[in-house]
Amino acid sequence: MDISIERLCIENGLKMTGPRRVIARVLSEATDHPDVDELHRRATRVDSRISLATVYRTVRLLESKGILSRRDLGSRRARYEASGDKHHFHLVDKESGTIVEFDAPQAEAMLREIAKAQGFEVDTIKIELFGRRTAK
Amino acid sequence: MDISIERLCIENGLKMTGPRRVIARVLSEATDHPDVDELHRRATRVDSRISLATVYRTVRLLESKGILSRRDLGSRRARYEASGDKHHFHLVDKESGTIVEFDAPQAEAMLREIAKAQGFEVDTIKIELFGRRTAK
DNA sequence: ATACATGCAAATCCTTTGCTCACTA
DNA sequence: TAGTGAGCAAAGGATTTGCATGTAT
Repeated sequence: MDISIERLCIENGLKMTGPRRVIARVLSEATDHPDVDELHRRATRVDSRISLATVYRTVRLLESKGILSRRDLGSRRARYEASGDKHHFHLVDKESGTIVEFDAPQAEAMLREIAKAQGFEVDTIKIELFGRRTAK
Repeated sequence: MDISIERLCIENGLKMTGPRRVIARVLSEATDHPDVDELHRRATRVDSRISLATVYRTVRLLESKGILSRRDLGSRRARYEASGDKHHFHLVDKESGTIVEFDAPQAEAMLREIAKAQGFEVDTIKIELFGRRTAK
């Protein structure tokens, strides 16, 4: 439904080709953190001719434009999410692999302070917690 | 000077072979976050017969024993540091690639609280800040 | 029309593994 | 000596790239 990634592409002056539009939409619709293979799977459901190489090239391009963020989250494959998403941090259940997102504005502010004291201007903060569910 | 990694290996019942001892010492002496290639380079300075495969096997083994921690820090290659090191978080200068370590006990405590509220018991926290030097 | 994107297959990079021989406990 | 560990080379998985062709602007 949401076509914000596609819009961001246009705002960044990117040529909107068929494959790119499909990939942008797949990304906009994702509520999880798909890896490139999974993005390719979803994209080829819409247009089976889209190649894996194109998906790789597209996520790299969008990352360079700041539209997407790459996450590592333990596994060997890179995962992607829209940079504009609200919840930036991740809680990874080591047993099931489930990823819960959360915010921590206060912790974030503290970290920025620490960085500033070291003479750094921070543009990206990555926070990942790994553990296991106890309750619930 | 410090041989603590070697000691931890022994405490974990690991057989101390020549190559393993060299690698353990290289790790103990490292104050940075070497990748496997760099560890291999340092180890072969001591004993040129040590193979890259052995370095890979050793870091994996030590990670499984909890002696080492793997870090991703943006680049494609995994980096390692002793788990016992004081400073757990990283500030990465995107321009130079320099990594500064820091602590943030309060932020850490906050994050643990958030996780607990979600029913998680956290065992690892990764915090990485990416940015660039402004002053200094 | 021009510059850029795509598909395909081959190449690359990092890491793991199979096998045989060597060594530690 | 029994059981691992090591070295080498080959395999593997993820990602990138060269090249000829297609396409958006």
